Amino acid sequence: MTIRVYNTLGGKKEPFEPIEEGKVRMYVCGPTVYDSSHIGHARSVVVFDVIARYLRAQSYDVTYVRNFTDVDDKIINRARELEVDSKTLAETYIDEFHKDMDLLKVLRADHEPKVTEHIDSIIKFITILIDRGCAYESGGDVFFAIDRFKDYGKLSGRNTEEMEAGARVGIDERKRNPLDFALWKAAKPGEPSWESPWGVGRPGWHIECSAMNYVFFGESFDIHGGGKDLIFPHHENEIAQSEGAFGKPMAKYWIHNGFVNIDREKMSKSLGNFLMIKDVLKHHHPEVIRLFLLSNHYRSPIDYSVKSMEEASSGLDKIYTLLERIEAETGPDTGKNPKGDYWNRFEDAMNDDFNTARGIGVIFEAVRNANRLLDEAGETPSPETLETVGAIRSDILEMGRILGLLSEPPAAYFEHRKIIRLQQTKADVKAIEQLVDERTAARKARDFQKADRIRDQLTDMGVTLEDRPDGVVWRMTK
RNA sequence: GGCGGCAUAGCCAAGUGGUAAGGCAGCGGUCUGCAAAACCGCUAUACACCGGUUCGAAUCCGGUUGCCGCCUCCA
Repeated sequence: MTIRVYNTLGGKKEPFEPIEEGKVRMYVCGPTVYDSSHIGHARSVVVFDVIARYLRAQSYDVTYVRNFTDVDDKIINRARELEVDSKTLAETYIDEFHKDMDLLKVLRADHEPKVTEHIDSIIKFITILIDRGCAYESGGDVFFAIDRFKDYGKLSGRNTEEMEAGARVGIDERKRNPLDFALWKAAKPGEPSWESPWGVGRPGWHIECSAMNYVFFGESFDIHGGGKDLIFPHHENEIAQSEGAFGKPMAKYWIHNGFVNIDREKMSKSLGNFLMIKDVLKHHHPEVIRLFLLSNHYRSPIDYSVKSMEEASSGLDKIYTLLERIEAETGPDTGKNPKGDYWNRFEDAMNDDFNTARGIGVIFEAVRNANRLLDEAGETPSPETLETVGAIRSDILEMGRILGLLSEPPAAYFEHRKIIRLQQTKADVKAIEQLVDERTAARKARDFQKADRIRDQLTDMGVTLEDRPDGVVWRMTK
């Protein structure tokens, strides 16, 4: 079964066949580190994390590179505002990015190059472009000459004549064509800068990716990813640079993820509704965030709201509740079960352009089926039932591994979730446990009125009770 | 203005021409002292609208309407 991937270049799904059999070279545009990472960064990073995990599970030898843009106007401006140097600022946010993404259980990329570590490669790359007549120096700046790359616009489906006619393009006298873009910018006083054949300066934005993926992958590689907004101009310009330099296709598959909206609105500076990962993590278990982000197809927009997060939370609880139930019967998963039918259906979903939404549907079906088998089995399930249920659990966990979900033992998950809720509501654990004990005593004495009164009180405190055969369990209500 | 995307039940959402996965919410039932959890049942008989292709379309084609994104170094 082959994987089919939607390729932005060409605009349709294609069979996935890496350039070199069995190997996948994947480059994803990482953040410009001038501020905390927001939920939109999380989506991009989680989506490509899942793609990398899945390709590895399909026995591909994946090399995953994700860069940090650590020199840029925004970083310089922000550093100036905060009166720190831009290197310090960038490093602060790189550390924060790692912290956020580690909490979100994102696996580290194999290489995380920074622009400032690859200035030499960038200068060499620009030199190649100048030598090939694709770029020109103008007063200490170097620009890419759009007219020298006839395929310009092939990724985003734009044509240059219409764009030149567009009112949005500003006139810059140093440029031969208004659409030409900067490869190298002459330094202004106080800015970070490096020596170059064109004087002191710093790289433009687009060139870093072309140069760095050349360093790791050479002239062509398999997957280039990023947010949809990067299609134009960023990725269009990367293609112009890399293909202009080498005359070979840059990346075979271009994959772009959709945006996260907040209450149906785009995150924007003017609305001031940027939602930072660290803030979402205060309210939600990391896997709730992942489940939410993966519950829509990666190319569709997804809407963040209190309600959608609560739904994701309910869903995750449901899965962990089953895992806990099975564990109580059979102990933890042995990891020895072969992959079953649910896994196969999950693979079908993932093979269809990484359709995690469909894959999650398979998980829920598996959960329902396992619950049903256990319900039907009654008090003492037969060994056969337990074996079947155990096999279903193995599939569920296997699917979870691809999505970066269900990685905690159920008890730890519920504890983790409880802690997050308690921090939010500032509820007093001791008080809760005391009330729970009082209610248990009342129930034992068959004083149900008192027991129910206490339970109502706990409900008001955001606590849900479950009276199980083996004792009372309390949880924080979503 | 140019390019692109989307429109599926109360809400979210998958759907690769053959009569609609899954989740959340709701209602009824089983279980329970009562609940909770779980399960079962019910909730789309015009898949935005209008045409067309086809034996057959949510799925393909054309058009209409409505939303949205990119074209501003925003994932």
